[in-house]
Amino acid sequence: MTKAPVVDPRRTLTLRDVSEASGVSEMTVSRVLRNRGDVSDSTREKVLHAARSLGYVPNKIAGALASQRVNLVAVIIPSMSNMVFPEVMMGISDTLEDTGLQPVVGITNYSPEREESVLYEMLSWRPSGVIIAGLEHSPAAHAMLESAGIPIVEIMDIDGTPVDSAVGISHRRAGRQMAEAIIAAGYRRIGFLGTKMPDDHRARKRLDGFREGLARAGLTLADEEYYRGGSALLKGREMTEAILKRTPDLDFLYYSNDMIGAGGLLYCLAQGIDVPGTLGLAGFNGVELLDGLPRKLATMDACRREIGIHAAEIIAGKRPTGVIGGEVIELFPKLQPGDTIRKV
Amino acid sequence: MTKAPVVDPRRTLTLRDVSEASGVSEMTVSRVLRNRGDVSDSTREKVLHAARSLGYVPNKIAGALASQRVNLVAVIIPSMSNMVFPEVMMGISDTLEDTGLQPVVGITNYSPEREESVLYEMLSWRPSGVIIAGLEHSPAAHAMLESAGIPIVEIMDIDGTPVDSAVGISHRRAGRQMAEAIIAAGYRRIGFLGTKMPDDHRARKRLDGFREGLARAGLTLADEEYYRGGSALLKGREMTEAILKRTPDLDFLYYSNDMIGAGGLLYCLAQGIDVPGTLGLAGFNGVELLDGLPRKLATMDACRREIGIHAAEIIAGKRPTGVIGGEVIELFPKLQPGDTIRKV
DNA sequence: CTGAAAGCGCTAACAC
DNA sequence: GTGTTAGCGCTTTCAG
Repeated sequence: MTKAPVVDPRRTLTLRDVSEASGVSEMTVSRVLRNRGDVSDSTREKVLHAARSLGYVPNKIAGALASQRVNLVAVIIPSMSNMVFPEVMMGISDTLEDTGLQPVVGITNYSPEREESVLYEMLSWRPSGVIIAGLEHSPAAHAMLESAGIPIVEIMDIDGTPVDSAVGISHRRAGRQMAEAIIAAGYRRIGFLGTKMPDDHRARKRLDGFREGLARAGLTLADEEYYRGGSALLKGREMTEAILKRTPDLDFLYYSNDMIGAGGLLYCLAQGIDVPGTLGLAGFNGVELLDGLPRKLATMDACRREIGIHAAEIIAGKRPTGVIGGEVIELFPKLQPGDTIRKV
Repeated sequence: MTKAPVVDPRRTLTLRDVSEASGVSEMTVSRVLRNRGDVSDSTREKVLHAARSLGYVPNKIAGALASQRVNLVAVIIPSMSNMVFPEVMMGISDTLEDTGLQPVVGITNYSPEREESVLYEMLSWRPSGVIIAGLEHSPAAHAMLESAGIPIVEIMDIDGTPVDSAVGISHRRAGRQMAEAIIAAGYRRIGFLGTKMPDDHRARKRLDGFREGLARAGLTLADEEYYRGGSALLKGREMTEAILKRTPDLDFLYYSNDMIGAGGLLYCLAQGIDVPGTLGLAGFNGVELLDGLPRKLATMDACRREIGIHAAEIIAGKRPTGVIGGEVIELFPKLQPGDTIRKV
């Protein structure tokens, strides 16, 4: 017959349990477990042995309350499903890895209301910093960010005024550059295919910039096609078919993201359309997926990983700037012409 | 000249600040903010007004410590990059949405050591439950799960013994079923293409089951090809080329996931190979991406969303079972023959 | 309906 | 090196 454990197995263990089991004061146990201060090797051994054999897991809630320190970084992004944010996340977690900080992710689904509530929820855990996508927030969200008293990094976009720091690219300029490249390659009848998402400000800014680039050459969009939801690759096929049926004389299709662009490319190839001769194509993002396509779609790299890295560095205080806030890091996406824009 | 704010703007607000600003006791403020107990409308108004105008955000750390209640659910998964887990996540968050519970995600990169440390880290925040991918864990992780004293749901796989509850499919059987379907369609020279990941136990079990299915018909794998890292779509192309060069008489390729399968399909189509006549193809997962391909890859739906939903229901206590633990929910993936297996 | 007192489990700050 | 004391900001419990 085995003896019943000394502590109720349902109750989670506390420092006191470890303290009693090891005959060392709670304070010293705490020191050992956090590798703080000087503790003799013999005491350390006793404590570690007791903690391990009991299966003690420290209570960070209590620790955080007492120390006013939380090793969490709130990361608030619109979506996880489109390949772009997972890469930002990689950059963030790799950078945070050896700082003791931990990213905690919240998803907004491009909804300002969700963003507001996710932000509120995360701030209530008093994180060490916030990394949040975009510069556009509801007034309440903006107020929360301003008064949070912790480093805030708004990522992806720098066309606007950040609350604190910002890391990203100019989507407006990216759109303009793509327009210029397309025009330089001799295309004139240009169509746009994108998402119908009023709250995707970055896609909107790219389109604005694109239109601006066209306008400078005296051009306007010859046709437009929008979608929402569903498999992006499939939507790309369908939209491409639709826009080409409606406006057969288009000589270029600019897609708001690579996934629908890839769908369009597959459609065009299947139709035997001469790409990039008769019809040029371009997307946006530089997603890895494109590498596996039969032909390389023209695109612009959105510097996703770099954005994550820089944002995390700001939060971790790794960047040289002594002062809190105010840092804006602009990254410059490279145009990757691929095989779907005519060489000039 | 504006008057300085009463409280130090750097310090975060506390209940006391709201209490003083509204002339209501901390306790009643707390009641109002949590919608607990009866509070008169007039008091409620005063409190809400004060809280809002100050921009008070409650401190959940203190709240959790005092109430011994945390509205967090730890979700521990191997990866976010392959489309399968994001869908599980959707199922989880949709289900948790109206329960007041919040998922917090940890990524292990298929590393048992990472899993152990992520689990430790998450348990130290005393979540209300744990949803964790797979049934295989290090001894230490297993011990932590067993003694956590909260509901644990192991997801994706049911070929094994769960610590507490489990929701998933039998990957072994899924592999066997695919083998049977392939054999029934008349294919005999079968190759396998997959990832070289010793810690992807589900992929291994599928392959085991697949081999078993072949063995029952007196067959063995005619060739195998493995990869790790990189763009799955591209790897699919490359591996397919490699295996067909090496063993040209293969009449079927079984891929361990849809993404490399899609790459293989694109390769075969580009080569003008007769699919499914000369060569049949199949993947695994049922990813949405496949809808956009020129031809539909045969696959099996892994019930990702359903798994997330059921797991979350168990944690939220929404399932009928009164007793804690012990529930195992098996889901049954449907074989989707698509256009890449000969009709019999 | 409202308030006062007593902790939740840990750590900062200080003694020894 | 190690122990003691006093909270962290909230909620539980119990009085009014």
